[in-house]
Amino acid sequence: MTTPLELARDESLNRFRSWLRARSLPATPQRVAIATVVLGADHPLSAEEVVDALRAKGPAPGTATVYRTIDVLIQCGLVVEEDRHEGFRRFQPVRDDVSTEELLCTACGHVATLTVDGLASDAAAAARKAGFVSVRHRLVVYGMCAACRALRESQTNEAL
Amino acid sequence: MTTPLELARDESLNRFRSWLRARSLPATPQRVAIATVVLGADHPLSAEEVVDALRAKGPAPGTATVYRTIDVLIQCGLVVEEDRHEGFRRFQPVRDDVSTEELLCTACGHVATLTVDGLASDAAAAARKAGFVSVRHRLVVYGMCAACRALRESQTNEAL
DNA sequence: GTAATTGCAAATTCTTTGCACATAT
DNA sequence: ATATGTGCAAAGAATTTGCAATTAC
Repeated sequence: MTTPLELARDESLNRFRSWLRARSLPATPQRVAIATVVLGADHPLSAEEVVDALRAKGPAPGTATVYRTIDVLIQCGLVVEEDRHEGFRRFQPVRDDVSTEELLCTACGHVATLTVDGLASDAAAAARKAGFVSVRHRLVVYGMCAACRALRESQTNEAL
Repeated sequence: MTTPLELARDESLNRFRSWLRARSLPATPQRVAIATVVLGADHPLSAEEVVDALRAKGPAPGTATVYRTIDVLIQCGLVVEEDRHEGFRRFQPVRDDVSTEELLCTACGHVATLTVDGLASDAAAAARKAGFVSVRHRLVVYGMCAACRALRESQTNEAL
């Protein structure tokens, strides 16, 4: 069986190969292995997670090679960085459907998902005006969650 | 004269002092100096930039103290982190008006500003449904700019 | 055959931490 | 007075880089 995720991954993988070929760059086994993991992930992976996933299947490329290959994937537009303030970066495959919209409580760091209706098309329209073709977006709304607001009030009537 | 920026900074500074006082934490000169720089900035500063700004005015607190104070400012909700993939973090004062909306070309890294009409209020409404009070938002739309699309076509008809 | 990549370990860079001393409340 | 903060230097962690050996084209 072939899942939709695998289909998307394989299409991206083909694009990657083509991109390399067009530049006469070698499609080494390491590159293909790394790309397979990163492009087939259902959530943004850290470099370490990529290495671990590779190790689970036998001899794996080194960390340096993982970083170098991810750089290539970013350059060819198949991957984007994502930062969750964890002290390291995550790398997410670019697919049309992987936009994220989230709420972040600035007091406690809690993250909740959010849906702003029509944002994808509004953003795409605005991007088009600037000559861009948009693929996905990431929205973070900063604020304060209900729990932290309650806490704030119970503590002092003077503080923030 | 007092600029609007200075007014906003001073209001934030007062909130900071109150927040500290409410917790019986000392408002040391270092904390006040650091907060003055960070809260009065018109763009997100890196830790190093904060130190440099302080040094320009005489003896300055050390880097460790800058990081520690920024942590406090984040905890009290007056500052948020921002990541521009530069290899270090930036810190931005939280004001109602400092939302950002931008376009990022995944091929060349070029950043352009964008405006999605009504996003602030749409986001606020969606946040409210989740029990949040939103303060600001950050939208990044990933895509490919006109120049990179042209380049792509001229290179190969096979590549990405 | 040749230009590009890999692997390893050392180097870099940002950020955090430990601890003796100083200080705000 | 005492809890808390500060400075300094050392530690930590993620990422990058140099270079000899290897490999895809």
